[in-house]
Amino acid sequence: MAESILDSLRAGGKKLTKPRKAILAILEQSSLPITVAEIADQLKKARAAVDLVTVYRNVAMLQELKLVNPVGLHEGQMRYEVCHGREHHHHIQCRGCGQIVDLMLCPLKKLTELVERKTKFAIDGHVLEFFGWCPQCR
Amino acid sequence: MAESILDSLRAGGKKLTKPRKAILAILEQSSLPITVAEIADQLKKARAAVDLVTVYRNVAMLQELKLVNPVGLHEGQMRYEVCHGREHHHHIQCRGCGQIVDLMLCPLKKLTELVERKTKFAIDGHVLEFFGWCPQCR
DNA sequence: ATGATAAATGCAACTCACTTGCAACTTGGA
DNA sequence: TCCAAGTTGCAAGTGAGTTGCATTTATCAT
Repeated sequence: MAESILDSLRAGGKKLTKPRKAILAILEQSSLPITVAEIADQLKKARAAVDLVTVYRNVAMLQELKLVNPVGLHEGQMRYEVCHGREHHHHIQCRGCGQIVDLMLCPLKKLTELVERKTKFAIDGHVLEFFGWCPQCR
Repeated sequence: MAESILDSLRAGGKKLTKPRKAILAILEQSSLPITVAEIADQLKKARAAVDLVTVYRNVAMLQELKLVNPVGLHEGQMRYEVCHGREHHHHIQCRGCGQIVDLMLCPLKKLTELVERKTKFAIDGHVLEFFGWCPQCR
């Protein structure tokens, strides 16, 4: 069975503090990318007093370990989602209500190879997001 | 012949002020997306004293008129490029030196239709950027 | 041309996401 | 149980982008 996130943290020499576990729990419960402020809100509701700074630092650390993925929808703040153990995918966001929907697909493998041949870059990442109007808002 | 940017501005009831024309000239000279700070730098070099705020406001206005396109590469600031009269395309950025290269292609037409069928969204935009290492940095 | 008017500019002050410095506190291993 | 390394919270800072307002400028009708 695959290594859990907690195992990955231990392997990275990270400590499993109470705030850190609470932050991780919220990220793992969320099926859609969430913001640092949303994480902090949920922590407050769960009676776990964790400073905003601590959320920022943990999210940055989880990103470095490639356990969470940043998702930038140009809303003025970043979102984050667990990628460890989940399928690589993309999103669509409604310009009206802001709702985000997962697209369980990534059509970019062949295109990435094409771009690598054309540009001689070694590609190791990409961003693909769609925007539009959901059935309720259009 | 196609309507020029200046014509579009006039049609939108916008005035052609000296600062505005200077900002537009810089955007049109740039073949790659540039930041507001870079525009202001170039204005200063060209001896055109234009306030940063004015650049921000003009870029926002040009965006509303769909004459320039925002390009967010998650560098902590936005970039902008003229889209009026230019082919829709995407970019690749080097994680080492930050250099940006235009990719003169967009492979998303069919995919957009597929996503519309799947999600029932009316899609009117997308973001696609590649990241990796250029030949010099890798 | 000229004067009215609506839009645009510049300045200063502000907002807000995110970062940094530092002292105090946990965690996990010896 | 003790200690070192890692982590946290608080306060203060950074920097992109925005807003309010008085002044200036382009445009249009006369």
